Amino acid sequence: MTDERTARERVVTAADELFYARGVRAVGMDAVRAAAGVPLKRIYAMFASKEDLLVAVLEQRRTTWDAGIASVTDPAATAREQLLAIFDFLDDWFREPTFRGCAFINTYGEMGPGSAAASAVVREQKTAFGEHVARLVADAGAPAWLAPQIVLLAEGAQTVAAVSGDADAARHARAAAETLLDAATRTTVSA
Amino acid sequence: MTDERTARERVVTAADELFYARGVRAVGMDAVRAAAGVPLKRIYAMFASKEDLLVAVLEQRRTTWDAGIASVTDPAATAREQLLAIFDFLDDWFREPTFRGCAFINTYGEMGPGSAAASAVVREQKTAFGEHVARLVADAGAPAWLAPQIVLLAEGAQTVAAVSGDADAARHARAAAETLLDAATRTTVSA
DNA sequence: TTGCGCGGAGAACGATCGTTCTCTACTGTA
DNA sequence: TACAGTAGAGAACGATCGTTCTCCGCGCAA
Repeated sequence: MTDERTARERVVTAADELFYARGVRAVGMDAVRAAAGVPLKRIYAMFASKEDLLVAVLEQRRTTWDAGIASVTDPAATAREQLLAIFDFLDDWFREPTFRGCAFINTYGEMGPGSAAASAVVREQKTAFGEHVARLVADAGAPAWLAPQIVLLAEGAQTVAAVSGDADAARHARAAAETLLDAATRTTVSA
Repeated sequence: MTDERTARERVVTAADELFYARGVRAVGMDAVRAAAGVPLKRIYAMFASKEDLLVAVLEQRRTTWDAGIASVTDPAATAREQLLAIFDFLDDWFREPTFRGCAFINTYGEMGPGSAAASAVVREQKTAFGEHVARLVADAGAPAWLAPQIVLLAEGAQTVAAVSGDADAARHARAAAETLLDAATRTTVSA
């Protein structure tokens, strides 16, 4: 048990990179073993199955995403700036050379009803993000119905950036979010 | 060659339903054969490989999508109503029991760089939709930068509806689109 | 030094896949 | 009726996958 924790981390990180780059079903467990440098026997001692490993990968990505979002929204002064900072975060992400869309959406599309466990983690991530946005919208004094609209822009930006390879999607989304924020905070009417 | 054309249609339609419901890699060619009622030998006489069949499936879905969008936007009186009709179309679609997200996005996420041919069809579909929206935006007398924002809402709605199972995504997107249209047509400034 | 137990490398196994091949039965013609 | 050609049903093939098993070598107690 020399590096029990780091071995697990190496496996999850290697699997994450491979799954994200090539798709889950396209990656064999032997490729994970080679990339992580951890023998198959140990991998199967940590994870009961490939699906278990996939769940661990998604959960790690969830905490990484939450931390990334927090790191960019927390320092912003106002709730409005915090909301818009989300799109700056997306902009940076879209420009990374390894960007290939939202891993949760990709996994959901590929596994779909084939893996209930994976779908559950994906759904959790999306609802958590929605709640975070809803909190920021409330802090900004905007009506609650603005939150799902902002979420739509964020999700759409990820899709468009992935499929069309258009990194400007984040800027378009940010501009739209500003317009929606302006319209929602100018007059606080109920829909 | 009794029903050459209908045999091909049966194969493509059966493959489409299976691929969409379960994911491409999760469906074997034998399942397509069973669902279409067309022997494997004939399938491979029409399509050189499974990837070829996938491309045919995506192309059929593309024309179906185009026709569906046109059927709902064409009758609308004004360009503004045509744009908003897109979201009514999505609303109907999201409520179909077989809805499982955008097949193009799902396929892109699953195949990714693994199938260049499929990715190309997906990209074509998305750019064609973007151009259609851009045309309607121009007809509405709105500035060009509104178009990618509307597209973002449409794509985001499909993602959210699929992952969260929230069919109201289309209504939120429509409301946001109305706000953006109002803001863009009120004053025609350049960004 | 001599056993002993554990962990790693990789073979093995059963299943499934995409694709091809074989064999059988049928249709149309003399 | 006899025959040629085609098309369908399903077996077969090679590859790959997830998962398990075997065997070898190394570190440690007496």
